[in-house]
Amino acid sequence: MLSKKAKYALRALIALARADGDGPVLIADLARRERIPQKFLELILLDLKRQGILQSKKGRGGGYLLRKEPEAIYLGQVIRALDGPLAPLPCVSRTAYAPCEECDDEKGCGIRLVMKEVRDATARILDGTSLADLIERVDRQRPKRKGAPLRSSRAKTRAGGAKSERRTA
Amino acid sequence: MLSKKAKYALRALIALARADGDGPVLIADLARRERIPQKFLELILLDLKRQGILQSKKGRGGGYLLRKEPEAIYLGQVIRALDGPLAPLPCVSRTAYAPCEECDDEKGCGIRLVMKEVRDATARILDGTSLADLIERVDRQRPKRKGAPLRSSRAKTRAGGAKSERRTA
DNA sequence: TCCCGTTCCGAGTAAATTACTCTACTCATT
DNA sequence: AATGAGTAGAGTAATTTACTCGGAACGGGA
Repeated sequence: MLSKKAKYALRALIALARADGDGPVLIADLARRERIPQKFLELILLDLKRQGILQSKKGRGGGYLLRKEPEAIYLGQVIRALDGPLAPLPCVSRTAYAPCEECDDEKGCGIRLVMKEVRDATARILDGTSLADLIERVDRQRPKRKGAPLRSSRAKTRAGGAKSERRTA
Repeated sequence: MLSKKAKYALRALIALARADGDGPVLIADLARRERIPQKFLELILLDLKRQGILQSKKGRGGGYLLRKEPEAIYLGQVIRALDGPLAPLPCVSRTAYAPCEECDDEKGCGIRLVMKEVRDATARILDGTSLADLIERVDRQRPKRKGAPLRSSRAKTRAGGAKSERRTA
């Protein structure tokens, strides 16, 4: 089961991806717009920052933005960051392997065999889908306008001459 | 994440499948042999019985046995019975659908789209693998003896003339 | 330099879930 | 009727989830 935390994270990231290139987005705006409890969202964004997915800017004119392009942010990484390993059992996790204590011969464990299939299938999907893919798939079937600009508390931010200069620092 | 409950259930079912045709197996023997807390196992077996996967017999000579052949018991059913739906989100569950409250247009939800893929992949695997498949795959790669008979408290039960007459009642 | 807007951090907490245990009951067979 | 089994429901400790609170740290502008 995907936790609310991970779901909120995905929603926030999608919003940030749509606002990509428009400068930092305030936690407060994001929370209001996506109807996510603000304090909870703070935790989540911080996690995502520690994962290298987001970057932040403090003080006036600050907020959060993507650290990488939406094409390079995969759902697997996001969900692992917030919910832990994708694998249904620790003994089939590639990113967080741990032996099951009760199972003595791992090789001969049928449950493990099948769960490994499940893990692989899940990982193939989630590590193969980027934020950009997600957005594209949604927009393709329901081509809505690129959305009124996300930020609202800060009305007159300049959107920067050329789009999306992503600071690498 | 697969719960211990579901894992215990699978282990117990595998053992019962291997003992299929040898008459009822005692909870106590199953618990000891599979190193599962007995009282907990009782709950689990009862669940499986309610699901129509197991049948039981009370009194002396009683115990649990499969209600269907190992070929007809699919992992998906077992796991759903104990851990609930396979789907990572209620809104993509086929067996336990529920709309997400915050998501207004389900059709246009990208998260849902991807999670549906995950659910489908998982279900394809788990609803496509039977107890018999599981056992066969294990035995094929490590062809161990069919195991010393499971029961030990009751030494001299007659194994029934022809194998495996499964009562349909 | 001081203020203010903003993120960052540690702790705390209520509710739900998990992984069990306890006690007693019911039912079948001998 | 005694005994050997499963059946039922309540209870509970530990963990996880989904948050909240209060304030410290930092950055930029006046």
